[in-house]
Amino acid sequence: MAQYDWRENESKWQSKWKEWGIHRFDRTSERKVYSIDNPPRYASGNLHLGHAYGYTVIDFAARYKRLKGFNVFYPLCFDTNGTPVEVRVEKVHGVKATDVPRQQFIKMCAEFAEKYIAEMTKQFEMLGQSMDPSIYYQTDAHYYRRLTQVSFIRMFKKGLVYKGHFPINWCTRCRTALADAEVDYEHRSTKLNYIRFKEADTGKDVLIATTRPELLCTCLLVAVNPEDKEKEHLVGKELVTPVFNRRVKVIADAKVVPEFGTGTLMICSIGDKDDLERIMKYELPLEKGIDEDGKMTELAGKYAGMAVVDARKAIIEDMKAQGLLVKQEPLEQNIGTCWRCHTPIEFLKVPQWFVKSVEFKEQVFQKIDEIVWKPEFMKVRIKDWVESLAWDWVVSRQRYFATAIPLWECDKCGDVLLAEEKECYVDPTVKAPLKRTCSCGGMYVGSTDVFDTWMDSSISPLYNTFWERDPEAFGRLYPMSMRPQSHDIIRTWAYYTILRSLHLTGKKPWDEVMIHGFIMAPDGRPMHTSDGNVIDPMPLLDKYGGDAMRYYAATCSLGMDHAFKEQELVRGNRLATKAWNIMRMVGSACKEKPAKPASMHPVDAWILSRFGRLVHDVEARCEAYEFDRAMALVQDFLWHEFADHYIELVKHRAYAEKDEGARYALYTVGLGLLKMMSIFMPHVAEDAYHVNFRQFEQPVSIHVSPWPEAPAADEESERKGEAARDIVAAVRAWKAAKGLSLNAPITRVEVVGAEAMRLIAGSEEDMKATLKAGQLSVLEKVSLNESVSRVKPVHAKLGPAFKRDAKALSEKMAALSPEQLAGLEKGITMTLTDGRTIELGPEFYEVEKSISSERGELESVSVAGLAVLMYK
RNA sequence: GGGCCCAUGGUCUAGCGGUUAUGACAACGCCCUUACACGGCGUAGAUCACCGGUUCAAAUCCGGUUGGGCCCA
Repeated sequence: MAQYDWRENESKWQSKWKEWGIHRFDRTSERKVYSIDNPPRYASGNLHLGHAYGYTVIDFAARYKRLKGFNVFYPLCFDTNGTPVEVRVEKVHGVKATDVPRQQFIKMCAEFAEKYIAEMTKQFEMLGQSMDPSIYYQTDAHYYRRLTQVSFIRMFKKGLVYKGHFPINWCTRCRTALADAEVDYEHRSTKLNYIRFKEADTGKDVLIATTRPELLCTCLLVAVNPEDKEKEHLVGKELVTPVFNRRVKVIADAKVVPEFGTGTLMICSIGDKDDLERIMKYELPLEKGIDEDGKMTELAGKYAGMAVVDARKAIIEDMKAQGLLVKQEPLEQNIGTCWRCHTPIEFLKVPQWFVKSVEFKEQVFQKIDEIVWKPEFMKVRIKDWVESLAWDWVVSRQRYFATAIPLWECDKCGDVLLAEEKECYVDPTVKAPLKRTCSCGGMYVGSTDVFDTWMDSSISPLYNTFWERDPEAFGRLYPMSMRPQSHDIIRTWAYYTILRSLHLTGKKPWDEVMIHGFIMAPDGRPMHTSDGNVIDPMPLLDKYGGDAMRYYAATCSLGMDHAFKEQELVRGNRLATKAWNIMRMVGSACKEKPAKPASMHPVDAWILSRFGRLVHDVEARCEAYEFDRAMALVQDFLWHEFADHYIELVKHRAYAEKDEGARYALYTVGLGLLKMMSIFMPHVAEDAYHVNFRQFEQPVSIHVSPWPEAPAADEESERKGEAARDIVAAVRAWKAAKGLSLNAPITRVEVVGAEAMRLIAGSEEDMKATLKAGQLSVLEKVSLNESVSRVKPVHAKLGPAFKRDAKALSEKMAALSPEQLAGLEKGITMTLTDGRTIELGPEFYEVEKSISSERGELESVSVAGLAVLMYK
């Protein structure tokens, strides 16, 4: 018995596709282009479930558009720049970035990334990805980094770049900036020190509790909770700090916890992120009390030059001696530390490069409005984010494996010497500047800063459309059709790309954005390595295959987060097998391509008409990127309407010489369904295509075939087909309930009803053969006992007509006596509790009838307004 | 603390103003209909998170509460 074997087939078709190059973008073609600004996959390691899902949804769009005849641009691409690779390299090689020469470390990072790219490309293939390697890029290549630098130079010359000061996470031991992701949080025991401040006007003591008395030298404010009755008199007053005698204001701030310490908080520049928030809010100066080596600055007076910890000890001793320290309490706290050396993180202000963004909010809003967001509510998110922007984009980092900032600075006056565009890509730490000396006599020194990796990734649509390389292609391809991404990076990737495009081209980067959610652990919680609930997709791919994994992705609605469900992979496997078998039946019936016959049986016309509607519905869902709905429609139609009902009805004549109608419908609907399925399950679709259809079809692969044509709707045939379908299904269910096998013969079936003749005409043979009925009679009336068994109110009619009384009427209807039910055909008079009588026409209810007999061998069911009588 | 999203049988999910509230997986029962037992038919299982409002009518609209998610502070 033939069975679909995904294990054998998936790898076979993957290599065929590669060999045929069927996913290639054609740069010279006249066909309309659909371009995808694919997220370059980060090259730090293995695929996780979120990637498998995200890229699969993007692939649905690519495959759908290919079937629709577009010249699809869907690049294979990788992002390599940035801290995660550096971190992995340090771990793998057991070194620190600062231990090895700069260029050597960069080389180690590049080699590391390269090693993973081959592996990750293989993983994409296993998922049935149709990314195009002929338009490949990776973000650390000189051809890519060159554009990042050119774009920076352009912005710089437009006055969109400036140098300013910004606080960053800093490890004083490693002497490096740290990304938030590199900050670990650890429990530490420390002391909470109660220190005497004085009111400036009265000289009265005010106690303040702090764990960091060394920061008194940069104390800027004191805060109390606005609800704190005991301390509200302080708000607005000035205090004098101990030791340094600075005058600082007292403010009210809801974030101060009255019960903690003394309920009075000192705000320094800069102890932590909360301090930073208030410094921005009250526009206070950013004083630097600690330097890059973790030593106190001259602001600390006699403590200048001391390490932070030593300064803390010294100032505590001094305050003790002077009676300024009232008491100390032990305190457990969570502090940020360097992930490598566990030195507590300092928040330092360091000169940084900025790209102007705050002043462009309005123009960014305009671009956001020009773009179609799917789902639409994501537009609200990005707008809220842009609205909330408080400062410009810091684009410099004190790192290694990233795009170098293409400039040199004078070591005396700080004058900036920008690289020439023709020099790029240039690493100014290696290459000498075109001009050695500044007019002030100082020397130009290459910048050791590198770009934030978003500087690279936010020009992806410019890279993809040949910006600054091919003006003709750029004019034709930009803006791109669609940007797919996940919702966590709306504030970064989506926003920065829109900003950069505005700065560099004045246009929107894409027509549409498709935003997908996250895959959660099966319990609905996020997957975290530290929680031990991360699911590796590779064993799942190995167990169920790529199509099953893709099927899972097709069950997830766009924009939402989804708890992972292995059961959907089980279902995916079953669907693949089911589809393959259905197509095998079609293939075995169609030994040549059937022509459209002049006339068809009603059920043939029915399935074609229904298929036509399906094509339109699936199209509408795919256009809206609602691939979950599209997949559900295809699956439902294929499995039930087509297989369970239509194929069962025509099996008996599908192989017959003379019957062309069934074969035409089987072939047309079968191939059409397979094409729609190929978006979601490309391997099994390709295999079934080659086994059953390829010999009659031109396209070398189902993935380069045209989208199915939708047959015109035919309502009369649909009614007839549905009647046949429902009657057959009812009799088969009846047989099953009787414990009879489904091909057990039945002597006679009678279909009774006013419309029976019309609805059944032409389907008699299909029904008789499918039911294994000896005789099939169609009657208008039957002489047996017929009675109304049930009456169902039509709420949609009753409500608007009778408003307040509608509920009472439908309740009365449920309580009608058998005698009253008997007269229902023509309408009924109802009496309400308040004595009013209401005439109800037959349009206000639906009647279900049953037929009973004194003879045991007859049973009946009611289907679609018809009664079906069965004689064993 | 702020913005956005979510809350439906054991689990996951469809529906988003009048439905006997979809379907899947799991469970149970019956049936090997020569495309498929990775199948078919059926049974059981849901006061649609909670509180209030709008409406003749609310799972569906509005407000609030609780719990969860993403991002930000």
